[in-house]
Amino acid sequence: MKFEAITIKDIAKALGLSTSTVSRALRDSYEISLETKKLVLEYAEKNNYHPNPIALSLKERKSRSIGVIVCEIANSYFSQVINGIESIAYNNGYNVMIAQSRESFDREMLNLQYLTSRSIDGLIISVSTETKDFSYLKELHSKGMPIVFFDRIVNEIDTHKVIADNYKGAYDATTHLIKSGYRRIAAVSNPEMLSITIERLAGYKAALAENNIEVDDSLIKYCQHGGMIFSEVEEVVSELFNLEQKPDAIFATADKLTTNCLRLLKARGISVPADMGLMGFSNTDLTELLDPPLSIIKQPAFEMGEISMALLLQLIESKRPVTDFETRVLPTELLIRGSTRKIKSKEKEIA
Amino acid sequence: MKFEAITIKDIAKALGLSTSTVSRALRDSYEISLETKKLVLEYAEKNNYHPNPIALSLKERKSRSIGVIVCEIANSYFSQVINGIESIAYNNGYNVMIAQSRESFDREMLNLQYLTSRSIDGLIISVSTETKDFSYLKELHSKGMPIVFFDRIVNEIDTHKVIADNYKGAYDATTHLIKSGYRRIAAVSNPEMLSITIERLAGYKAALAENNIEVDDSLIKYCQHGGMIFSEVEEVVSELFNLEQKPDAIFATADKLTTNCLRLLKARGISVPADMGLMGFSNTDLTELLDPPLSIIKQPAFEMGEISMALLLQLIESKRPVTDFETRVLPTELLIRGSTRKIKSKEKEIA
DNA sequence: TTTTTTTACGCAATCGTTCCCGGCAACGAT
DNA sequence: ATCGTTGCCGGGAACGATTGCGTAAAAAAA
Repeated sequence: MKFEAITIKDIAKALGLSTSTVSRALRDSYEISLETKKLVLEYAEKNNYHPNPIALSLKERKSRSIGVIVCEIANSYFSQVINGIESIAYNNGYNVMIAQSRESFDREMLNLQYLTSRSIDGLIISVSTETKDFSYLKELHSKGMPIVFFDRIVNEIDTHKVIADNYKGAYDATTHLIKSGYRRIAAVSNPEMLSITIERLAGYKAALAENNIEVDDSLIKYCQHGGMIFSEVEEVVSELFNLEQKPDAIFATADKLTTNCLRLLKARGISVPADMGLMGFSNTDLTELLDPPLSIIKQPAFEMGEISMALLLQLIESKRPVTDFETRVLPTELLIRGSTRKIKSKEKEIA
Repeated sequence: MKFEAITIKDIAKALGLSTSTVSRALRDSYEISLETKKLVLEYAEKNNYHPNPIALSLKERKSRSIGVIVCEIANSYFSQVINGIESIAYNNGYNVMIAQSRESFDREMLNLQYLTSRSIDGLIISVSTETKDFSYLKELHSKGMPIVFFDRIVNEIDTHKVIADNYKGAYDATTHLIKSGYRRIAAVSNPEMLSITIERLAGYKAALAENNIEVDDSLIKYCQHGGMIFSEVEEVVSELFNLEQKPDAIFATADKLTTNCLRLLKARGISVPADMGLMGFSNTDLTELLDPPLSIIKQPAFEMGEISMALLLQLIESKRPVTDFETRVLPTELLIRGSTRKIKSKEKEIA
């Protein structure tokens, strides 16, 4: 089975012209008479002619498609980012090829090789939690592949980057927890060396320090797969509960981490926010409907996607190699809801 | 900026061979001596040669990429389906190009034209809520484009289709509501002529009929954008509340519809399930954490994606035109949780 | 040795499009 | 009459890879 489309040759044959003339007529070249142009244009229109993008790609040595690699699309944050990317891409005639690493370095590499062998013109990527070896990305970058990092960025590669203000987001969240009366605040986070982990934990620690609360390393837990695997969250939560001095609140640094912590606390019969405060980074629009409604730090995901794509277009369409790179830092939003209302629960106790 | 890859010509030049010899050596042709093969293979390996897929596409007249059109990817059901599609596609060397219609007929048409002009080898689509004119799809299909419909299918086009057992899913849900003690069960659904609406409402009506409950058309509401626009759900819910005889339960036929109904009920201070039962189709894994935990009908989304892609591959790779089409109907899953426990709330009242 | 067969490779067309050249009218200027 | 211009168009190479066909040299058969 195949789907045959009309070509420039068909038009040429039908009209008794050469392919060059037809091509020029379609591109409205000054070398072609108005008469011929009209003839060709009308015939093309009538027969629904569209230039074959594959032939164009071969000729122009570019595919007008870009690759996007994220850990998974079934994640509100990433699907919102992708929406942002696509909105700009489509407006500029670019196609977006999406691939998922599922937090696996191997799958990320496979996707990377697949996409580059598919001749993408550029790449937007948020690396997987497993990725520690950036040599392939570096090689790609040094060979001239335009790359934009977002979310989980690679500091040692010099190119455009787009991130949320992770430091401030975490700082605000932790400060809010402290102001709400929590003192032993655990951090459930992504793997240690991930850029977002480093930035968010720095904000967390700064807020603690500012309030004269000592940082307790036993309260900081890392999930190797960013919460994608339920059991890893289960493990760190039970570690926290086995501590001699249990935490009175949890700050989770990623979407899946936040919701899975809630799932585990409920399973354990822990009352949130009375027995344990909970808040974290999240971009799902369901958090306010949860029991209890979750306090969250929200990232401007759609906008991050838009900016990433715009920056990538800059790289792709620049004539000369770009050397002046920027890192865009976008503000996060703090949404305070029921899961951190310790004060209120105290009032209840008093009443 | 550009990313230059090594070609067969480069290898030929470097080794003093012709391109045909190199090509044949790489494909392990019997016409090439072991010596030459080894030479070429080693050089190709060392220089990380990959055949240019664009050149291959041009030659073979196929792109080894397929198009997928859904209303939005930021929807658990569709992102799960896409995961299923991708898993099969990648295993077979196919690339997946994803486009979103956002429930707009115009955007769907644009995407369709874009994808087909990009020479996709096949198409998997769940039509938008707005789509009533299938002429373009029909034309595409008659021209030989392999198409598989899933979820929202088009009955008048004869090709492979993959759906959940919408009738039974809705029937089970409605029956469960009735057994839980609800009598005036409203249906908040997608636009009237959509395949899933027709099937699900049929199941709903059958369950009512079986329990000697008259179907009240004023209790059946349609949301033109499938709940993507919050205000449309707001409108139909307030219509339901303005009824002389208000419903005592809502059955929602889609993910966004279900969660937005809950959002609206909470905003109105309605207690679920005591004052109003609520359940619906949903594939998010957060429903059990909601307040109250939602009873849902879940579709085997990932599997639906896998099957859709497998069927599409059948169409694409078949030598002769396929005339024997099948419609796969997959079972749904009924998950009973707190949002439909009217009985329990009665007990409470008694207590 | 001559003829036939086999081995191992090159030439060139092809996919659809663009674009550099070159050419041929017609026309005005010299 | 000749030259230069302009307008209009066709030929053919190129992008990267595959493949049918042709063919030189080497090996085998006569």
